[in-house]
Amino acid sequence: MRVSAKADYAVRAAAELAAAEEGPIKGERLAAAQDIPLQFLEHILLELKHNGIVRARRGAKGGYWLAKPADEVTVAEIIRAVEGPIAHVQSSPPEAIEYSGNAEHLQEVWIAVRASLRSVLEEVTLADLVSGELPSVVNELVATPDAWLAR
Amino acid sequence: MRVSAKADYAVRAAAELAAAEEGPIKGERLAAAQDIPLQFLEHILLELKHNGIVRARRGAKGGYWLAKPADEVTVAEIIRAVEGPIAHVQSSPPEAIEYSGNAEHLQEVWIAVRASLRSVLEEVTLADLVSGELPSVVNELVATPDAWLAR
DNA sequence: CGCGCTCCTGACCAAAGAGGTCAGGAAAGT
DNA sequence: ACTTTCCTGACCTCTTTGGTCAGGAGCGCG
Repeated sequence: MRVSAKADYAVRAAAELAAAEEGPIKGERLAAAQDIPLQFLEHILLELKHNGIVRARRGAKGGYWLAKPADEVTVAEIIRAVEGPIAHVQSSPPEAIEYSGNAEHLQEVWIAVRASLRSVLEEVTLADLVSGELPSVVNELVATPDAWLAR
Repeated sequence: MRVSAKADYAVRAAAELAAAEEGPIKGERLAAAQDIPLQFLEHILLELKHNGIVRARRGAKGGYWLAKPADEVTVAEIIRAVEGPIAHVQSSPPEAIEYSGNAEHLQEVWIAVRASLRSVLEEVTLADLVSGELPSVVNELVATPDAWLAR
């Protein structure tokens, strides 16, 4: 139930691309802006490219840019691109698991977990992220009393 | 963003304990009921014991039982006991991370992710799980159109 | 008491994942 | 031709995951 460095880096780099006014941005500049190891970031950007989130050109005026408008790219897509499916249980999707005995209803719990993750991650776009105007579902969650407390 | 086998096993074993009418239940019986490797399960039960979720006695009439009433044990507690904190990012809690530049608002997104996970996992108790009467927040999520679809 | 039952504990193990680094190749621009 | 920048695969170390194995410690019973 944790977010990997890779996913975190990927979203941050994508946010940086979303904020870019014009032209391709060099990997080096992204790495510097978000303090990410360059060579590691290049692998991540390549995965984003293979998943159709980012495009790239090499050479002198080369670099990376978003393949789609920033308000059409969700955080969920980016995480899936680098981490694979969200909220798998034992490496299988929750809808494929069969529970027996007293754990039968556990499947519904995992389905709800995934749905609740999606309700956040599918809603937030890169445009939201850079503008700071997050969807209301996020604002409401962030405003709940204990949201900022460790447990 | 996945649920480990350990967490899944732990919740299932705990559900089995919650459903038990009386007396200590042997590890062997739990393992059989939920089809979990016995020796692995014993390690898990030990962790649950160390976290005050389960109690145990050895010997002829020994076994495991819940340390608290089933309606006071949440799925969140169990997951924390075996997997550690929920929704950490890069091994740190989201409230401790500092983002700069265009990723500044990413912290709020991770906070919202954690809050939304909690809103499910802290609500579901073992009693809910065995009775099948899940909290309304779960039922609503499970009832949404795409909740059962892979993406 | 002795004995079997069951939990308790640490050591170990193989495979995979996390988080990178390194070296070189291939396209784009000038 | 040459520099720049992305592209790709190989490699590396450390930790985690998902277990197994061997033995010890406490409990109950005859």
